[in-house]
Amino acid sequence: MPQRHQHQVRRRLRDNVSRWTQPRDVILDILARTKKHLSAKEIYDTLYSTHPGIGLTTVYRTLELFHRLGVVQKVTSPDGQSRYQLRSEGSQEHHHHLICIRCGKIIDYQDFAEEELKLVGKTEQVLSQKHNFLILDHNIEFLGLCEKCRKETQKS
Amino acid sequence: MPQRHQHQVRRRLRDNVSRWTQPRDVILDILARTKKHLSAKEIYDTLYSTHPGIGLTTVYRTLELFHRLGVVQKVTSPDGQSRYQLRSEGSQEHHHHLICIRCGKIIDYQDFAEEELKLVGKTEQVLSQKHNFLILDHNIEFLGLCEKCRKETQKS
DNA sequence: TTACTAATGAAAATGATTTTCATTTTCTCT
DNA sequence: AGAGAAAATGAAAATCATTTTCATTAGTAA
Repeated sequence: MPQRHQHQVRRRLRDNVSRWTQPRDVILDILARTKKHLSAKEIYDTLYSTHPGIGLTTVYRTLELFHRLGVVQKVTSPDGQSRYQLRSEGSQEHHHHLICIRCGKIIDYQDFAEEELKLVGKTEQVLSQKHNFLILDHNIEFLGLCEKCRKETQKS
Repeated sequence: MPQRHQHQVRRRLRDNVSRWTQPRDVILDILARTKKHLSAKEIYDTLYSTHPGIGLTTVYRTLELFHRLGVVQKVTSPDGQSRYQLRSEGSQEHHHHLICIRCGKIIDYQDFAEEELKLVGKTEQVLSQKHNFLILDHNIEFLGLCEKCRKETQKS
């Protein structure tokens, strides 16, 4: 993620939060430095080497905050944890996921964006009216086994 | 769900399982009597009045079994529980979900099946090769607030 | 009916997330 | 810069869904 964008995000967060704190800054930094979807625990582990004072509770609270402010995307994985990823710049990078049902690994993809957008737009409009449902987000996900887990499943 | 179909499903299960037991029969019956997605706890509560002897553990084990045999669809809801639904007859009833992020309620829809199928088929083929991923299932879901939760959110 | 062993149920364990509450830190106002 | 108010934090306990353990029960094939 370009530095510029991280600064934009930080500014946006500071403006919508009553206090900007060190934990928030550190967590944002970690999210900005990766393209992966990280679990709260993974972020905590990364943090721990440089900032052992920051607690797991704060990681959870901060992720929830960022998510509430729309800065972070939250994915509920079938392996029982939530994973978080900073939203990228602009809407052109909208993407979806391949999720491994065994280890929880998430792979992003953004093929077929055009076709998808058409289908989703139409669907969203019809469904929100038909079911009186306020649609805030959508996911397209493919579930299965990643390369590594496929091999390990064969062994056992 | 028509009786006929429930019998087909039961036969299919019996053939793939070493013993057919009362808990399995009762749980299948509950699943067959509803169109909703039920959580393990909800199924247990339903069971409890008529079969207080059946434990929650068995409900979990049975649902996992049915899911492994492809008879039950499992949805991981953002409210932290999994919900289960008997797959309906034939593939023509393939559907997707509107999920309430507040109460976990799941609404099925099956509009745009044709267009979706085209998109998903193409996507699946490309992705499984590109990422060396064994794709077993896919979900399209819209996340938001159901009518009830939308009202309650306004209050607070 | 009997014997084998899969399936069950109760209780304990696990693991992710949330809550509680006393303490610390940020930020605003002097 | 300093003081005070309130937000934010961290540690520990609580919660809650799900899984594991293990002694007991109950399908089923002979």
